[in-house]
Order: sequence, then C-alpha cells, then structure tokens
Amino acid sequence: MTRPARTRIAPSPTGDPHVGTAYVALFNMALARRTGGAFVLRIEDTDRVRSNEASERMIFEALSWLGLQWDEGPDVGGPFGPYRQSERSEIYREHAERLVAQGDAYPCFCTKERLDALREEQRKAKAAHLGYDGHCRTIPPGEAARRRAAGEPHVIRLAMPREGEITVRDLLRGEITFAAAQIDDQVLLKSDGFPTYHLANVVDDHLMEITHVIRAEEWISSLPKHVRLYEAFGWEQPVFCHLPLLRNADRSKISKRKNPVSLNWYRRAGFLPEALLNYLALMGWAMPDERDEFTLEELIEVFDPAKISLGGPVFDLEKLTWLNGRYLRSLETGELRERLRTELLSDAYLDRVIPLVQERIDRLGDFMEYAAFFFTNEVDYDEAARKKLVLKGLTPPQSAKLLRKLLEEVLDPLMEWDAGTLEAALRGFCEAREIRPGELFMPVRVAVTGRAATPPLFETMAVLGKEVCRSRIRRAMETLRGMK
RNA sequence: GACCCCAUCGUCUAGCCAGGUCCAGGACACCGGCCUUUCACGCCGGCAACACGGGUUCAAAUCCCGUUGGGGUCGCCA
Repeated sequence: MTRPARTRIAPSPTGDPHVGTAYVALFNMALARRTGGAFVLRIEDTDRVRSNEASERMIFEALSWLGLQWDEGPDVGGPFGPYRQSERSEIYREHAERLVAQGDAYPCFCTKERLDALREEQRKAKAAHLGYDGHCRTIPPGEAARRRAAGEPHVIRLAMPREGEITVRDLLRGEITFAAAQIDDQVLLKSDGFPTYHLANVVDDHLMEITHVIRAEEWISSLPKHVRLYEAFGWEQPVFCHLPLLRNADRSKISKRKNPVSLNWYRRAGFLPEALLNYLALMGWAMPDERDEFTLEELIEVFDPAKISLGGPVFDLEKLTWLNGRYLRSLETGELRERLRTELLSDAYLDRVIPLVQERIDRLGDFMEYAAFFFTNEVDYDEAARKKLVLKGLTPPQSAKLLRKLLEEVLDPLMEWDAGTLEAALRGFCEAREIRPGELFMPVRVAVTGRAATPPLFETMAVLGKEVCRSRIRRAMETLRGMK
C-alpha cells in the first residue's frame, strides 16, 4: 500500500468521452497519488476503423477538465513511451512472434466467413461453449511458416491450455477459477498487423511497469487470457482490481440510451468537475467518517482500493444534481461568475450565438428571450410545439421512432459537429428514407430549440453542441411517446 | 445457453474480512414541520432494508451450503 503504484487509464478513442472512463481514471489516479506513484494515460487506438483523433482530443480535454491530470501520456511524454498503441505496433509484433516461436501462440488462416459460419453453427446447435474450434492449431509449424511467408492472410492466436484450471486473483474478489478449456484461443494479432486489446494491454502494462490494473468489471472474463499471457512471457502479474460497472436505473450496464454518458454532456449541463468527481467516488467508495462531500485531495489522503464495494451502483442523476448544488452554493460570487464565464457564458460561446441572433432582434433586451434556448439545459414543448414535433403523415410514436433512428444511426456516430457536417448528415438521412427534407427539419428544429422560429437549423445545432441536441431530441422522443 | 461476478432502505452506502455494542447508522428522493413577503437554501422530524431456505454457533446482516434474483462475458471492438 505504501509502495509507489504505477496505474493507468487506457481509453479507446472511439466515441465521446465516457463517464465510465472518468470513474475508472479517478480511482487509478487516487491510488497513484496516495502512494506517490504515477498515473499514466495510454491511448488504446488499435481499432483502426473506429479510432479517431477528435475522440482522443476529447478524452484529453474531459480528463483535464475534471482535474484528473496524468503524469505520463501521449501529449506529455514520459520514460515509457510512446503512449499511443498505434505507435507501438512493432513491439506487439515482436512479442507475438516470441509466443509463436515458443509454441504459446499460432498462426490462424481461417477466414471471416468460416468463423461466422462456425459461430452460427454453434449457436444453432446450442453448443454449451461458443468459440474458436482450434482448426489451425494443428497445422505443423513448418507449413504454417511457409504459408505466412507466401503472404496468406492470417491472425495470431493464443494457444490456451486444453485442460486444467486457471486461477486468477482480483483484489476485491479474491481468487477466481476458470476451466482452461472454457477459454477461447484469443486472437492476439489481427490480420492488419495490429494487436487486439488483450495482447497490447498485457505487453504495455508490463513494459510500462504498471503495478495495479484498475479497470471495469467487464474484463474479468478475459482475465484468464491475460494471466496466461503473463505466464507465457514469464512476467510478474500486476495487482488486478475490477471496479463494479456503473448501472442504469434498470441495473444494466450504463448506456447512452438510458443515461447521459458523455462527459461533454455533464460539462455543458453545468456540472462542476469537482462535484462530478465527488459523486463518482461515491459509487463504491465511502470515506472513513462516511461524509459524502469531499475533495479529490481528501480522497487521495485515505484512498484504499481494497475498500471499494462491489454492488453495481446505479448512477443517480438526481443525487449528482443535489451534490452539484451544494458545491455551486458554496462558491463565492466571484468564483461562480468565473465558472459561468468559462463555461456557459464564455466569449467564445457568445461569439457563436450572437451572429445567429443579431439579425433577428431589434433591441438588446430581446436577446435573452430570443436566445434563451442557447443557454438552458432543457427546453419545454408547449402545445403548439408538440404538434410540430410530429412528422407529416406519421403518428407521434412513429415520429419518435424516426427521431431515434436519426439519433442512433446518423447523429451519434458524428465526431465532427459543424453546420456542414450536420446538413450533409440530415440530408443524407432524408434521402435514404425518402423523406422530404422540409418535413424532417421542422420537427428537429422544434426538438432542439422548443420553437418553430429560430436561426438556421444546422448553425443552431452546431452551436448547441452534440450533447445538448442529443438530450433534447431524446426528450422530444419522450414527449412524442406520451402523446399517443 | 455456458462460464464468471454480485446481493443491506426506491437509490448511493456504513456495518461483514477479525459473529454479540445493530429490533441495522448516514446520504439522495419522498412526506411533515420550522425559518421566510414568494421560491429556493438551511434546520428539525418521519417513512423505509439485512432476497429466501438450510447449516455452524450460547449468539449470524456478519461464517458455510443451496435457491432465487440481478449483472457481465462469450468479436480479427475495447
């Protein structure tokens, strides 16, 4: 406990910065600080199709906003770099080859089609155990090497033991035993030459001298693979500590369908970073004196990961809001003014709103009323607005469904959120569904602003930001569903 | 379905590891009251839980087993 711990947060830059990332980062950071160790930020961008730079940038910004400052990372460097996995490909390849040479891994030439068919077959036959059937494991090494040399596409798979047990140890749960035969021959190196999470993660944690792997509970089932890798490499294992998953009210894993999960949303909705952090800490951690308001520094002073409780905590926006109110009210006027200025009323934001409003008002005093929806968290839909939420020819529930499709298929995946991108996205959606643009744009306009008369839709949405548009569209969907 | 994890008020949790001090404590929400020109804040009070069944023991929320319930995983995603 007093030995300096090296911990890490290893997010994948494939979407909006996630509240779960902040949650896990918080405890990693607290342990590193508590023990005088180091907190590392490592970007796990080995998924070449989903990873993107905008997402990476948002992770940096969100963690910085929260004050979860890392000691080593892609931007600040450090003695164990590079800290971006896409820049470490050679390292993973070498390690994978080492395992192949040792006989702990093997090349697999199975095609995606064969794998899909295999899965389908297993599913249909209700096989007790789904997974790779070891088809390529029996290929003689010499032949495999020849085929690889000939350029035949392949992956590298881990050769799991066929019998016996693998016992792993979790700081919070103690020993967990798995039957080795249950564990799949995991792909370590993909056919594009990039590693999978499992290989990259283990190799990097070792090379970066990570002492405590604190991550989400969803990783427990792959722990035996990781432990097998440590064994095969002959490396000492770090301490594993799997945090309970944040939950929706129905107790499923927290998801954007049922909760705001983007850190950008919390920021834009006016949560103070220290309050969010405090609330997140409450999800599993209790101070020795049980008080529920405390600072990051106070947490660090007494933090002990072994005392985290295991029940999956339901993320309760209401209690977060209460806590945030406590923090807000405790600020001096000047401090609060500065918070408002840096967040909601920054010059940068005002400079984007003002041009949209300027030509539509005649007196300064009209500004507040006209531009109100640019500054509020939620908008209300009055009777007239509710009617305009409905698409021509559709019932309210059908309109809700269409908005959901728009959100999930078109808007959610957008990493760039400017007027041009939005216009192309919305028009594309209309075209694909054979909807006249005009018929979709009014309902969307009303959904995101609460009004029928607003500045141009795409500019307005761009200024409002993805999170605000998202949550307002969701609210509009609820309203529509309630209309029947 | 298979494997794994988990189980205290509606929600977050303390207590559990080292059984008695627990007819279970705190917080959110809710209800009532006080304060107050209003609302809010603040303060005071109330409602509300050891999932169930066995076992061990003088004694179990605490230890063991089972059942039930919930969750996660089963991808060339992480």
